[in-house]
Amino acid sequence: MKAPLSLAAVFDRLLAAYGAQSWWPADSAFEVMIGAVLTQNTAWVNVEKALGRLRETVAFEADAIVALAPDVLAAAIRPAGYFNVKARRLQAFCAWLQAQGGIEGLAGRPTAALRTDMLAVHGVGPETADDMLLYALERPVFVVDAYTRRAFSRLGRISGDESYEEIRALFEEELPARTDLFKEYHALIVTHGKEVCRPRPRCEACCLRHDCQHGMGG
DNA sequence: TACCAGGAGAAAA
DNA sequence: TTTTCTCATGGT
Repeated sequence: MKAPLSLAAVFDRLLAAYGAQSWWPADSAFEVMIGAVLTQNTAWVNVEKALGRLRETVAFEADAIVALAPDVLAAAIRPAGYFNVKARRLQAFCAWLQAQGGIEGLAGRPTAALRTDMLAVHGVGPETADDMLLYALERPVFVVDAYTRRAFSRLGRISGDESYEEIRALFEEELPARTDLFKEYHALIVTHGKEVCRPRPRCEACCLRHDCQHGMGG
């Protein structure tokens, strides 16, 4: 049995297979943050619909979203699913952002302390916080998601039942702490995951679940 | 029809 | 402390 690939080697293979993804698909840091909440357990195509409706409903800024009636906000983001839950989460996050003095107010704050504060906000869990830190605030934090866990479990780098923080630590310790690398790596993992790493029968011929190492191995 | 998607919080055990 | 349940639309 071959030794598991290094994380750097996996990145090289993903990049060769899919090319640069240049994420996050958003026009501003604030949009990244809103999208990070809306995409929780939700396909991105539905998030885009919700973002479009939200723009038509309210000024795309924290103050306006906080001031919006919860049911109006929920109706606007309906296509993203869990709309009542996410409306409450968006308002909690925007209120927190206001209290920080907006995105500008976050600049210069140590990443670890900022992350701890973000995790205390209702609706901001580790993946959402790390999405925001990496893609909106340019901090070298590795984002772990279901695709990461699934793919690297298949590759033998993790067992699959590690905690979020354990997997994040693995990537951050083995890779150089470069924001551009972490951005691209996570994007490639998601791209790969969407294409061939889904736990669905249609992927059987080309899926890590069945020893296919498309884009990563062989 | 059934399953899944770039999770997180609350409730139950 | 750990596990299970709930939230929900839209595409395949």
